[in-house]
Amino acid sequence: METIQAAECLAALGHQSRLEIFRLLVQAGPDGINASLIGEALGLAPATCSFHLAHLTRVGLISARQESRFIYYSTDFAAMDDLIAFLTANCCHGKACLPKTAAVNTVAIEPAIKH
Amino acid sequence: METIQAAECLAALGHQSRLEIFRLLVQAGPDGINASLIGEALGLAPATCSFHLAHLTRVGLISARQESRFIYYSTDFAAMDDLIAFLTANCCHGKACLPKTAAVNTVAIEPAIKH
DNA sequence: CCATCATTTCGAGAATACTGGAAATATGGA
DNA sequence: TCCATATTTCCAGTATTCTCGAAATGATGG
Repeated sequence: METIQAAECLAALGHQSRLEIFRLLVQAGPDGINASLIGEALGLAPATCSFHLAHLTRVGLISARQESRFIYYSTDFAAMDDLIAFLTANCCHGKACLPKTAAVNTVAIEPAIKH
Repeated sequence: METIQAAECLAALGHQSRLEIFRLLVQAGPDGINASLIGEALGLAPATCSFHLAHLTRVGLISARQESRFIYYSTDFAAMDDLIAFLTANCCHGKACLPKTAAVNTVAIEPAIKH
């Protein structure tokens, strides 16, 4: 991953609403959730929510899938892996200086919204 | 680490110049390098460089240490660990979905600038 | 103290990002 | 076809961020 691309992803996540959207989508899992539910869950106006979803989509961190009348958004886990790998490799001295990260367990996260 | 704090760190790194500064400081190691050298290495005007260094300092990703007439900046590795741990825990399903990150080796990075 | 150099602060202009109402588009069901 | 609903696009106002010259501050050695 290039530096410019990494900076764009980081900037995309560097906004509270977008970071919350992203976390919500992680919790939702691969099926994702639709735009209305996201906006409702986070208290965002439809236009604002759409704006942030477009931003996250543009940098490749999430993707959209149309199903019936709804558009389901879900995280692109590979993109997140790329980003975290970039940070680990370039913004650190490798895994050796990440004790807290190493302590993170692989846990099943409960979905915040049933759908 | 709180969501707001994480968003601030991500936003700080989400700017090309600041991300480059951060990477340079990672390469420089714990001793750090002074402001002039950073600006010179990245082609930033002193005032601009100072602005970005202040931003990174404010969110806690780097710290400053005065030595003689110079101010040496260096990365706060613990802060970066916190951030990557946050991303791994909250923006992912834990380490299990990070194959590329797992493949990152712990390597000795050559300093970009001798000092 | 004084001259010098490193760095920051100030200030202002330019660019970019954020927000949300209103209108447009798209989809599916009656 | 027509209506209801989901979502986006358009638009404009507001706010924030970025950049950097110039001036101010701080540190040092003489």
